[in-house]
Amino acid sequence: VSPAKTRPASRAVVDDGPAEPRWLTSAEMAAWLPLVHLVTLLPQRLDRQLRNDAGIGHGYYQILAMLSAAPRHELRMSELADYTAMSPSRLSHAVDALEDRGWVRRCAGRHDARVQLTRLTAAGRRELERIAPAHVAEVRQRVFDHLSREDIAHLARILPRLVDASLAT
Amino acid sequence: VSPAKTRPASRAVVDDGPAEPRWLTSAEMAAWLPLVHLVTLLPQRLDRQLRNDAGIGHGYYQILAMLSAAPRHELRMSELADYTAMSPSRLSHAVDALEDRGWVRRCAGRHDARVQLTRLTAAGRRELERIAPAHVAEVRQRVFDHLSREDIAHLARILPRLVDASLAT
DNA sequence: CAAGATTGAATGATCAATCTTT
DNA sequence: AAAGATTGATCATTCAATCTTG
Repeated sequence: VSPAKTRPASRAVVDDGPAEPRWLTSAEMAAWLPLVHLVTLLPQRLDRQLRNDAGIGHGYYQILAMLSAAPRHELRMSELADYTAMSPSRLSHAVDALEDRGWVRRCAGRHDARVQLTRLTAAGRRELERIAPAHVAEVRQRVFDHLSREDIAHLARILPRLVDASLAT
Repeated sequence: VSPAKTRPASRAVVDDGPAEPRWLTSAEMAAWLPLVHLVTLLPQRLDRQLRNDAGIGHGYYQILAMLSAAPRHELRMSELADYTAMSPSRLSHAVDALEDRGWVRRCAGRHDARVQLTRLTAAGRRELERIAPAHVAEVRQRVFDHLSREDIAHLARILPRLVDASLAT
């Protein structure tokens, strides 16, 4: 994360400039490096399996899954964006693509004309049921097969805090 | 991750088909959902800060940082791909872009004509030193400010295992 | 033929600007 | 003016194919 230093950042006695940044400690690096690799590799692997099996990436899968779990199989765009951690723009493009495939359909909100509802179609539901088993198997093989119950509990305690922190702005 | 079920997947007594997949338990879901959000949001946030400050994403930053830490400030493409968890193709494109900016330069390997070395230029080094403080501050604010020493130790123990698991194939 | 690396085409994501409704 | 959502342009990433050297 930090550039290799040329010489110790010795400063004049009177120092108005910015303080030397607090670089990561070696204990922090021991968590940071694998975390960076994980956030790079895991989405890649999930995408690849789904793309081979279903022709869609993990983001698109999440949309189908969230709709499937929702009452009436429909959600507002803003809710979907929240649940999938996607930006409004990304979600809008993604729903376009899923609509082209016939797996979701947009319809206008009933109370507020600004909101758009996205509903899972019957074909979308069938597609999800078709591809879900292979996906959950992949998730098991990539992630949970390598974690003890304690590990899982640790992650369930730690990760939500990081998400809330990363979510800020 | 799983589709909402219509009816219990009751099967005939004689069952040749694939077994009902082992869906995630609620304890697993409590780790999985924030993990998915984290791998979506964290790269996004890191990218945004770096892009605003330096005009490059986090992947490009990693290349500069890895080169800066290497002996002679140079690495083979395959090593760089390993250290940054990038595919050879992605790395090649990224090095193109960094070369255009004048921050790295390619040169042929000395022993094996197949290998390409990428070296950090003086301008690249200066740029890295310029942008590193703001980046490390971002990493602290987004991640480490929210973790106890114990949390960090847990992650340093758990995450490498997940990376090795995700890295397989 | 395998290893190391690159290329171009196609897809996906991001940003800024925009539109409509409240 | 703010909330909800979309659009189009630009850039990044992926995949498959390719090229060169060992």
